[in-house]
Amino acid sequence: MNAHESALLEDLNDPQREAVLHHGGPLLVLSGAGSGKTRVITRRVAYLVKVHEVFPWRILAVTFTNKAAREMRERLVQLLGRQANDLVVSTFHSSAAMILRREAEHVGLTRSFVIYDDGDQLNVVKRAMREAGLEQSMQPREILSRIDQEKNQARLPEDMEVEPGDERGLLVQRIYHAYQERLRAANAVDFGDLLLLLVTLFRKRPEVLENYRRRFHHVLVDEFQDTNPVQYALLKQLAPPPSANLVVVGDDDQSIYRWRGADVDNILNFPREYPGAKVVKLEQNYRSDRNILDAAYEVIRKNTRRMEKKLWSDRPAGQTLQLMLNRDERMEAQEVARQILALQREGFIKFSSMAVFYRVNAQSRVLEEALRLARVPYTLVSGRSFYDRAEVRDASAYLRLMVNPRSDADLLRIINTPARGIGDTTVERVVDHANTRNQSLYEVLAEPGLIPALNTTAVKRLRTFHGLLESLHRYAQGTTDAASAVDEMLRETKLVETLVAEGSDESTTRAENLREFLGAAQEFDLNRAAAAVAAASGPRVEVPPEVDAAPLSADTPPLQAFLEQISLVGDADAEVGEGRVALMTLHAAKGLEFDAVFLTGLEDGVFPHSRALKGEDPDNGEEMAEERRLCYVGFTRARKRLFVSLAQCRSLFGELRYNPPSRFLRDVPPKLFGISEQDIPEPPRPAPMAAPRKRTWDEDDGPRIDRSYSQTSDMDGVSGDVRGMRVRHEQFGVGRIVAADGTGPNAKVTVEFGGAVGLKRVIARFLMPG
DNA sequence: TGGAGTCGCATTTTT
DNA sequence: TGCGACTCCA
Repeated sequence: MNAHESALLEDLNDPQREAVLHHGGPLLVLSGAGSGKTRVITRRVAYLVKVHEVFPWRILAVTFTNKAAREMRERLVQLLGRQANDLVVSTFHSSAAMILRREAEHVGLTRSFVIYDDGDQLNVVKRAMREAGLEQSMQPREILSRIDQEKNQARLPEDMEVEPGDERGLLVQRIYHAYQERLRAANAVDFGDLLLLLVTLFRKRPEVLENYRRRFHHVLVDEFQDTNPVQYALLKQLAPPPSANLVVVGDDDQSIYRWRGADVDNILNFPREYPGAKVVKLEQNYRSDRNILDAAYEVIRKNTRRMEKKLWSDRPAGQTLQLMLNRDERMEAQEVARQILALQREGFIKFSSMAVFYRVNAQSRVLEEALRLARVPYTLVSGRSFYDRAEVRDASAYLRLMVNPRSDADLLRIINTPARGIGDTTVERVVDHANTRNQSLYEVLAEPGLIPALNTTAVKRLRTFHGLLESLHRYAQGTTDAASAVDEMLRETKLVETLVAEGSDESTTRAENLREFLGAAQEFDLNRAAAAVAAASGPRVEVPPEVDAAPLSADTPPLQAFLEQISLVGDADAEVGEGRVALMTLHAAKGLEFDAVFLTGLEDGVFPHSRALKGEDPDNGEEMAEERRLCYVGFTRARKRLFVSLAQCRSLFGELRYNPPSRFLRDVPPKLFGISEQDIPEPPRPAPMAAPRKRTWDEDDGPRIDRSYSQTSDMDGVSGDVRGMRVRHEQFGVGRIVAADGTGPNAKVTVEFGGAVGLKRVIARFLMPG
């Protein structure tokens, strides 16, 4: 064993080492939460390069998020130094984009194609619908999501499986078709296309695929449980069964993106798709105290279709989980804030090592308010932000038009931004004209005089606008860096100028954002230059003549590359704020870890989400299984302390609801909460009137927290001021209390039920909280 | 052209 | 309840 080798195998446990040393052929690494999978992937890559002397450009490592790709790359740079430059480490989407750009002409695009985001997609759908005269038929949003799903399943319009009588399906198919045509005409693709077009190309042109197979001898995939069918198809093309060197790493228990097309079966069936694949389980957890792991296991083991594995740990049992019972969501939020302060004061846990999770974003508001009130510093971790702002998107639209003037969606976005007197009617006429002539808007605008029914002012304004685009386009072709293009664009379009002139606080901020946008371009150029230097100074290895080993991004011009970064990478560093508690959805929490975690809203209907509760057999449904996995993900983020909280009643979407405690709580043995069966804390009473009816309770194995809760909460009667409260009557439906006469269960209550029912006087005990 | 008013809708959102 | 999309008017 030489020095490299032993250094790379150092401090790995047996299965980790086995995965790193794996000789070749398919390998599935089932890596439980906190079991060191990134370490395994990076060490394996380094081992291939250093010990087996595999050329780095032969290795393709794909992840789902940019963050994961960045982290992986950083660790590989530490392990491999300069050699890491030749590796391809990127997300599915960016590697596909890079390959697609190289092969653009095969799929009816040019190299300057642009990538449409969600908003652009929706506009294209709307346009396609309007044109087909189908505006009223279905919600554009729904159509778009159906199109996305089809793309996730690797299906083009003609591949859609539509039942003969399925009107809506046929409609989707028709619009999907028109939508694709529009994208191609605009020299644009959407996220789904990046993968789908590539898979289709590889299918149709095996010789193109062959080039990439010859090059990439090793493919590694992180978070494999989240792959959707197109992604898997692509992997199978690049690293075909049965014997390719494909290493997939993932955890079926953490598959939480089914609704985005991810398919757990990909990981569950992997050994069947790649017969003879080696399977390594990483079950030693280095993150969480044992009580936390045990609780997580009790929740996840209820799922039937999973690969059995149980995390274990050398770590101490640690403290028990803490259950927080609250009257309502405000109290929940206050308690979370209080506990956070207590932990910080006494527990030596920093704010930055704490996090609050919730199932739906709507829960965050109350939490934020309470934290603000308690002066707890926090950051809300949410998706993209900077590049989503209207002004930044306007600027990006101009940039995209600079490289690709045919991009109609972008043109429509900025045709009157800043205001240049081109109104809706004019735009409509331009669009109609373009449609009849089957040309792009930009082409049509070259001769605005030909557009029917336009007055001379409109023609003049359109001409000026076209001139602006033309000169920007010309500029972009001559430029060698992103920043100068942005600078030129901002100057010519007067975007900043107009905002400054407006003079309001808001417009000033927006102008600032545009300057920041320029800053981002400058930074991009610097990074790119540095990367080029690093690449050039790296050791040039021999490359067999039949292999194209150039970096995938080699011939993406700078402005393109910058745009690609904006579309695919989004906000460069939306890192969790220093010294702040992190607030996020459970989905956003995947891949992170904290000393203390607060998991809120553990109520049936909130978490698990009410959608998963519907259906004939909710307990066995795939949706419920996914909620369960989400819970597992939430639990396993915690290193030392896990607080689990619920509220007896909660107003969500302006409606007061009494939800029973989450079924997931029942799965956790009481002792892990430090509850001794007899010693159940009495939850605070809900305010103001509904003293919940005590349920008679059959002994079962769950913690008896439910015992002090009502499941359906018939109201015991009237106490205090109940006016305005929402109630439900079996016969009359939902209404609001107008007045009450007396107290207790027999009090007479006047309720406004609305609609035909109107005012009714009913006895309190026939009402339920509504 | 944009600002106020209205309506309808409301998991999760890696790219 | 609170937001965003859309409409209508000055």
